[in-house]
Amino acid sequence: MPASKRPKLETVARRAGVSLSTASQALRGAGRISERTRERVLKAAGELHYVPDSRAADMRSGQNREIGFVINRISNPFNAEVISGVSDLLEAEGYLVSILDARDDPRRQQRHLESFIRNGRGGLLWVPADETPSELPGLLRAHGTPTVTFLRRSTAGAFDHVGIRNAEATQIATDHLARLGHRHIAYLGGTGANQVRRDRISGHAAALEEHGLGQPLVWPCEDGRMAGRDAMSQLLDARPETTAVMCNGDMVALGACLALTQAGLVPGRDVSVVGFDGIREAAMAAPALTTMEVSPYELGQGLARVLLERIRSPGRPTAVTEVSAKLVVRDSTGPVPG
Amino acid sequence: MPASKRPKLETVARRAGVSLSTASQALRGAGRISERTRERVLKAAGELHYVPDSRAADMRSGQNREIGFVINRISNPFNAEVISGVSDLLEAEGYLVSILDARDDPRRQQRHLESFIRNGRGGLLWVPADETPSELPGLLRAHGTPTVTFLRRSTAGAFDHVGIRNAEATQIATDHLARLGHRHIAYLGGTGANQVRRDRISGHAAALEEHGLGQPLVWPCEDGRMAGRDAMSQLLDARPETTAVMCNGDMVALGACLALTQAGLVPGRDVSVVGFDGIREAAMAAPALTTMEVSPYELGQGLARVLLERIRSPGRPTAVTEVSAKLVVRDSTGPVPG
DNA sequence: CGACCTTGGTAAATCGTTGCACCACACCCG
DNA sequence: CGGGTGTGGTGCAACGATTTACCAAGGTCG
Repeated sequence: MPASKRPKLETVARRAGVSLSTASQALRGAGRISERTRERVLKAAGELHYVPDSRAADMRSGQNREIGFVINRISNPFNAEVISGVSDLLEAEGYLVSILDARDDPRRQQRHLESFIRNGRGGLLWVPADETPSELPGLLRAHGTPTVTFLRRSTAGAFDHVGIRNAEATQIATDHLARLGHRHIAYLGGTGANQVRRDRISGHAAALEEHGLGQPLVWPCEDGRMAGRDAMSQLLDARPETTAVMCNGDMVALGACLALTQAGLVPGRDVSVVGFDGIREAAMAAPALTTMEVSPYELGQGLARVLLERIRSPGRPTAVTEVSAKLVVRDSTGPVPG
Repeated sequence: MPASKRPKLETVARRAGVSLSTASQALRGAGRISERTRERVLKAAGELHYVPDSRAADMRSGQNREIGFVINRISNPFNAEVISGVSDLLEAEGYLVSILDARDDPRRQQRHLESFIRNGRGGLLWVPADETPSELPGLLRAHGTPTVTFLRRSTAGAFDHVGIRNAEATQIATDHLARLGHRHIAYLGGTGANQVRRDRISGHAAALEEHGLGQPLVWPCEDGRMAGRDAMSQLLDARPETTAVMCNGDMVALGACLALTQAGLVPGRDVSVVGFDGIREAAMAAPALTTMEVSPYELGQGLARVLLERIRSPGRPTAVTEVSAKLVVRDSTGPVPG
């Protein structure tokens, strides 16, 4: 079979001996078509492996059931769980989710968003990169694309937003540590000046202050287990008095536990570690991780629901949804030693 | 701004005071348009936030520079690294890669592929799910979609394929273990009867036989660190004589090392562990993992190159590219104890 | 029996681009 | 001055579907 050409509706119609419009209606179950001809059309379509070209269809009908998810990093397990939640809900509603990985690069993000607009997708979920050029939100709005930002906000008020109450969460977590008697608590993880991290650090600082523990000690590192491990072992060297760390994510926290274990220390006994995210592995690790759980899968479903509502009623004002993280105490935190 | 409608080429043309075709050509830099009008058109387009609708453009021109990557699981770090390689190369050529996560579910895969065809994407990279209905390849071929399968083959000869010499790799790895004196070697990881795993087990078996070590002991488990850990600790209980494991992937191997450590054993001294994939974390872990390295990033680039060639010359016969994995000896393997 | 409805189907306009044929104009040259 | 040759631009027919308005035939009913 030499590079066979794509079958089109016309071919199907001819084979079934009907007109184009009849074929179209028969395939979609719309209009008034008798059962007999409908079956004939379906049969013809099946034999030809016909699949409608939705570029043409969408263009005419103004519909598009494909959702783009522009995300900062797919390799992050938290994101992977969010994606699962998003996809499951949207697929159940007849949409399809395709993922565009910006890998935290503003240029890649720009390309992805533009291509997204070009292809006239039906809706957009977007984790804005840290340095997002300010014209992008305007571009999206000019095209009337149903858009929901996730985790990081872009221009305030421009889009619906689903995020986490970051300051509240780290405050609760840090308070938990302080109540256990810890007086030397560090903040581990994250880089740069993104909003999420700023909020988390400020919540952390607020709790420290409340307990009279002075200024926060912030120890930045990339996201990821190995980065967390390396940062933690540096921290142990530089600040041996530290007995607790609040981490910017579960992967960093798991890395921190690893560093402790390798240094012959026991997480939760010698040094307490709190994570953030609530990924599945956090519960299964040894020791099981105390973390600020946001239930990424459910969060993804919530995100998808917001997008669906935006698609269904494009007119209404944008809304901000913030979910609280829940402190789940497991084995990686305990009373201050000695 | 109430649900602003998308600006179209006609709007731009009118604003610049030129015809549709002039505007189109000016924007694309095609045809013969004077520099002066070109600039006027560009200016008008900018002011209107115009972005061409590539559904219409592609339909007319028969082009599409969007590539779909239907993958089994994005949460797998190996896959994430492959995706990076694929994207970097294709983006440099002006393509855009969108990822569809089938999560090893044949139904989801089916939906994704169909939607892929519907949207007339420019090319397809595909890791077929284990139980792929046999009509799918036919469907893809009937539509003349440039397709390259990855890792797992679908119907032989139907598409270009890029894969790994699995049997060779596990044979080399198992041979390495046998030469270190190990006589009780287990195969850890994978589930079901997919081709890749079968090949790996057969290579493993071949090496065992060569060294007179009898039949393979296969211990299945899901892919992932925690699954690997649990499987390994079960294996330690059930077959305490085991001194080496060949793993179906680096994540499983890292999990196995974890189980050993937790049992008070030292990977590479008490029990040797070999991974498969060569993900970045394998090199950074402690102990650093001995693995059959396939350089996922470069593999992704190779995969992308094959697709590009297929797109450029659709006529030529399909080809199978198989890359060899390289044994990288690190600290997780060592001579048999005692 | 003629008006009216219902059923099943068709022709034509339309979506937003691109590619092609063609045109108007100016210029140069034998 | 007629004819070739550029230059810059325009009009129109595609691309492959959907949607709308309309039509033909057959049945019903006052």
